[in-house]
Amino acid sequence: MRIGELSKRTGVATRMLRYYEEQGLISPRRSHNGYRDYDDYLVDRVQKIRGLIDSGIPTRIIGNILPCLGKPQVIVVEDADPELREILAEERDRMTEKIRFLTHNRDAIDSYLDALDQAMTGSRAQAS
Amino acid sequence: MRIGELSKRTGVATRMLRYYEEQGLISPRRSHNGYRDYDDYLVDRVQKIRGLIDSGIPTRIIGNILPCLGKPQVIVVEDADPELREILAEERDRMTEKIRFLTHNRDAIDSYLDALDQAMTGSRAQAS
DNA sequence: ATTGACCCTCACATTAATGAAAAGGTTGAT
DNA sequence: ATCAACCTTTTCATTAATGTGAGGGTCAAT
Repeated sequence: MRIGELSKRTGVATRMLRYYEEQGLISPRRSHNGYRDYDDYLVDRVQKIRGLIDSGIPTRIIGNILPCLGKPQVIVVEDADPELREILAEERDRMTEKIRFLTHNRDAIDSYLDALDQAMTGSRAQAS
Repeated sequence: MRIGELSKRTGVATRMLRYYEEQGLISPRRSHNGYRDYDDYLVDRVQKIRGLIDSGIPTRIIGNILPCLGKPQVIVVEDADPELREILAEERDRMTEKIRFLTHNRDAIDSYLDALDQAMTGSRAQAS
């Protein structure tokens, strides 16, 4: 498919799709005319990329993470770059930290909201 | 304490401490000479700010979140700004989404690492 | 009173992720 | 063959979070 359709299907602006390509995250083929030609599986990948970016993972790191996600892992396992393993393990740990942190603070916000709601129970009020 | 010490204690660059101030996230007193003078409790707050920023929450939003974190919540409950409640609820939901996503992908990376390790079990190898 | 380690403000530079517009080629339907 | 809709590349702009340096006070110790 071409960039416009991929954009519609993923909700990611064409500008960004080109940007991800520039960052080496996706490499669509080109048709005779020069138009980018995307495979179907890239819909999925682009959505993953978006999610990772929205989670605060920089593109530079996403490049390393992508090969691990939802693929027949046996294929890639052979490389076993000594450094890459380290990078991945570190990133995993960073993510775990982030998760811990986010969970903690999300819960704090949540109970604050509960407190708010309870505080105005006197005035017969709403829910989340 | 002065900015240098706060920086050392939190691991956050002085430049950033001034930036957070500019963004209205902290408001240290000034001593006679004009030096910023930070209370002890700000060590904690600064660390929270860092964590939130590292989690991809923009400072603009952190300002709203801060009052909910680890404080005697009764104090703030009175305001009950109708819009603020919405903002907070939305942010909480965004955070929940982020947590879900991060967890999912962290697990993917993790099992990829497991696969890597198993793949080189033949060559007598390491752990995470 | 000078030195060194702090602090101040101001301001310009940089990086990542985007937005946006200019100038032009491709395609498909009429 | 022309028009609209889509594609291309290039370039410049913007925002958030930072780095960095200039130019200059403060202060404690020597």
